[in-house]
Amino acid sequence: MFSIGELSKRTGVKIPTIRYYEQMGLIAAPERSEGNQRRYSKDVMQRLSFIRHSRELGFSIEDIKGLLELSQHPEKPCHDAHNLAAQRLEDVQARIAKLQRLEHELKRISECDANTVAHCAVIETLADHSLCETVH
Amino acid sequence: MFSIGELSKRTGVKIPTIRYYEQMGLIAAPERSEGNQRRYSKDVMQRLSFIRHSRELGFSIEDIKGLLELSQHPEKPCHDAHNLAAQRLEDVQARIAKLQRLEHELKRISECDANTVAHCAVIETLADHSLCETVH
DNA sequence: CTTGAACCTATAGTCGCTAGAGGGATTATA
DNA sequence: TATAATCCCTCTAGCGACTATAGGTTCAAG
Repeated sequence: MFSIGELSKRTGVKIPTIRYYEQMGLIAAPERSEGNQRRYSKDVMQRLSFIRHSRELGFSIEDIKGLLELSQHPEKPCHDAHNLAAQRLEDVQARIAKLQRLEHELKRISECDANTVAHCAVIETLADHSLCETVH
Repeated sequence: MFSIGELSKRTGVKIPTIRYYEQMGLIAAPERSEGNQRRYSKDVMQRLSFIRHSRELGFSIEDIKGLLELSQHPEKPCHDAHNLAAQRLEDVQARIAKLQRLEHELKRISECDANTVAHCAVIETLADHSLCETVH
């Protein structure tokens, strides 16, 4: 049995975030001490790690609810989990592609060596989209 | 002189977003028709394009305020613009690196070919961070 | 028993919009 | 000129995933 502070330290999830997850129904409301403070048992740590990891991978709170639900029923087929993962993968790949275009453009414009704004590529490029080398 | 709807169509910035930018001080409050509707002249289009483009590159509203301010003063040195761009570049590169690690992991776990949750790599990997091949 | 750290709830703020309600203005057609 | 369709107005609230603050209570160490 440990306090929310300890749980936070052990999982790396901030205290208000833990309470938020409880509110969102991702973790069950734990027992309380006589003075109404939350007291957790170890099993919540696994669940919190699952949640944290999923968030890092970009799954939404709603996605995670579904994944947690699934993980509670090992006999169920796991298409849903796969679909979610595959969808996230697509998202991630699209974001990478977009960011790489931005990287390219930012690199180009930050190489400008003008001294005043009048001839600065940063400003010029932002002002005139037609100067972009890529489409976005 | 054109209406907010026309401005929206021409710049691709949605109507409420235009009003929001006005509220945030990115664009000046325009003239009004007799019936209190906004009437824009062409010059705001450039400014809106600048804003839109900057947003696409990931600059914050506050950043853009600074950049617009700069662009209004061509005689000023442009270090600030460069710094902002360089910082954005770093951000973007960090995000790319992180996303690529996620991509790797998602690819791996979505290749799972189990039929039930009991042996599903998606669920397992999310549950047990130690299975990750990458650190995050 | 005291003190200071940790905890509680509830509410508001963050960012960059977006949606909705409840109305008024403009424009095209009859 | 009347009317209908479309556009526009302001104001307020909502989104997601937290984060911060205020004002109070409880816990654990000395």
